[in-house]
Parts: sequence; C-alpha cells; structure tokens
Amino acid sequence: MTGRRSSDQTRAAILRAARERFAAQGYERTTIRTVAADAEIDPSMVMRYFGSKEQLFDAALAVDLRLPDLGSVPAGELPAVLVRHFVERWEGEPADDALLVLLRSAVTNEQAAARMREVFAAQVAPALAAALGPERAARTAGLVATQLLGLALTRYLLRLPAVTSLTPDELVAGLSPALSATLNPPRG
Amino acid sequence: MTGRRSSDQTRAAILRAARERFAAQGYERTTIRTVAADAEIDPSMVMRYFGSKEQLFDAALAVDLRLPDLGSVPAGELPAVLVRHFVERWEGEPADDALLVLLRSAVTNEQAAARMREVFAAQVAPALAAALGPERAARTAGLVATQLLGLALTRYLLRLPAVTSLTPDELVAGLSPALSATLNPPRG
DNA sequence: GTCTATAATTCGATAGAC
DNA sequence: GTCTATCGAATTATAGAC
Repeated sequence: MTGRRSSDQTRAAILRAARERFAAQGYERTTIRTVAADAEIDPSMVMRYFGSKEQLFDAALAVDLRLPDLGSVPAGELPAVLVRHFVERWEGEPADDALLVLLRSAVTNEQAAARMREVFAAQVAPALAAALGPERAARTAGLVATQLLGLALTRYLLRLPAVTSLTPDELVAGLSPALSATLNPPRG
Repeated sequence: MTGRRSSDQTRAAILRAARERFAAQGYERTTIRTVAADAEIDPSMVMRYFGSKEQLFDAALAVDLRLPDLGSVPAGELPAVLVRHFVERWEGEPADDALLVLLRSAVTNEQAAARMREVFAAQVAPALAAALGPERAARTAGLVATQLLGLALTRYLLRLPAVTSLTPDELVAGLSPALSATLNPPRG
C-alpha cells in the first residue's frame, strides 16, 4: 500500500478531467498539460495511460444515452417521454460531460462526428424502431433527431435566450406537439 | 496600373479563403498560413489587412440571412416557406460559407456564439414578429430556432444519414407539420 | 504592397532517472 | 508509477528590406 492512487483511480481522474476540458473547450484548445493539471498529475502520465491525445479523446467520446424501452411507452406519450428524457439527461446531476463532449466535438471534428453517427445508429434508431415499427422509424428518425439535437444545440451550446429562458416543463410542452406532428403527420 | 491586385481584390480574396477554411476546419485548426496560401499571397498580408487572426475571424462571421418579409406570407404557408428558405440558403450555389462558419464556430467559440445570438435577435426574431405578432413570436421563436438549426446541425454538420438521405422537398414536407404544430399548438 | 527573416510561444511526444 | 528535462514542430506576430 503506497500513498499513490491506484491505476484505476488515476485513469479515472484523467478521463474525468479530460471530459471537462473537452466539453468546455473542444479538442484543439484542450491541452494535455491542462488536463494533467486538473487531474493533479504529471503530463507524461496522460501519455502513459492513454497513449496520445487522440486516444484520450476517443475514450472521452464514449456515451450511453440510457434510453428506456420505448416499446412499452403508450404511443401518445412518446413525444413527451423523449423530450423529458433528453432534457433530464442534459441537466441532470452531475452534468453529463460525455454528452457535451460528443456533440460539441462532432461539429468540428470528423472523428467525433463519426461517433455521433454510431451512437445514433446503435442507440437512437433501435429505440425508435421498438416504439414505431421499422418502417415509420426509418421514415421519421432523422426528423426526430433534428428536433432533439436542435434543442441541445440552441439551449446548451448556443445558449439562445429564447430557448434557455424556457423551463424544462415548458420545453416538454412546447416541443411535444412538434414531435407528435412529425411522428403522425396530418393528412393533407 | 500595376500587375498587382487592388486592395479590395486582395482583401476580398483573403476573406473568401478564410471563410472556406473556417467553415471546413473551425477557428483553431485554421491557420493564417493556409488562408494566405489559398488566397495566393504572403501570410504577412493577412495581418496587414485584418490585423490579427481574431479580427479576420470576426470579419468572416458577418452573415445576412436574407429573410423575406414574413408579414406578407399567408399563415398556413409560413412553415413551408421557412424551411424552404433555409434549405435553399444552405444548399444554394455557391454554397454559403458564411452561414457554415457562423454555426460551426458558434459551438466551440464564445465570440461566434455571441454573434449567433445577435443574428437571431436582429434578423430572425423581428421577421417572426412580423408574421405572428410580438406575443406569439416571443413565445415560439425559441422552438422555431430549435427546429431550423437542428436541421442545419444534423444535415450539414453531423451529416446523419437519416437526414442527408432526404431530398429538399422531403425535408419541407417532413418538417412543416412540426413547425406548424409549434406555431399553432393543438388544444390539450 | 509584397516579401524575407525571425522573434516569442506553445504543444505533443519521448528518454531516462528514481 | 511518477517526475525532470528536453526535443522538434508548428503557430501568431513583428521588423524591416525592396
């Protein structure tokens, strides 16, 4: 037993610090030196544990949306359940840096954009298919993503006052009709 | 008359090259050297004309959405007009780098995010107010922005296959019901 | 108006002592 | 496992010749 942290503790501390920095500053402006300082270790330890800045970034991009089984949600409640799940995911305690890292980085970094497409294909699309059936899911998944990611973009990244000023309940009430219309477009 | 380009030509060439680079790579990965190479001049000329990389960036962020007078659009057609305007704005010829620079940069750069909020307040909000009246506009502008910017995010930045696979007409048809429901929420 | 040369930083990555 | 020292590369920005 030494006074040093275990490998796992050190590794976890580095990853936590890296996610905070990547989330706040993006890939380029985040330096291994500042991550190491946040984790209270030597910069060379970051290289030792993760090999390179790019591999550290890749580890920070791992995200689990924790979507519930949408197949057991009554059809009429699906829009509200979706909006509420993502709002709570973004604003829960502790704030989820992994989600922020992924979205913020995906906009300027092709490696992260590819991960975003993977997350969508592996987590969002199947969950929607369970609720809507494969055909309707295939037809509407893109538009659902547009609205849910649009919310994250304007509220958590751009911080448009017109969006940040809304309460979570107002967001659910305001966006559910739009999602509902997307899933069940009116005849016309 | 010399063989050299005029001041205005040189300045415009620099700005055009800068927008392309900022749009494709974001602020940090864009270097004055590559911008100068694209514009076929010496890097020091960029400094001479724009003072610094940050001031060049600021010049590249100027955007005019060219929104039409929404007050003269029949209420029922407003959603489709909005979606079509922005899709054409993004996909028109030539591709509008200024718009891409602004959105891409605003996600990781506070200077650009502030500009995005300014553009929203100065161009989007007044146009919506002309169509909907000040009260309804104030209530729905944030949700409208969520959907239109969400479209740009998923289609042009993240390039989600579920969104890029849609044609412009399919986008208009698919998103109009959602916008319509936002502007005229069903009683409930 | 345009270019050369270079100053002054900063960063990722490596080698090696302990 | 942790740290010191440093290399090599890249960048913004400036000074000054022509």
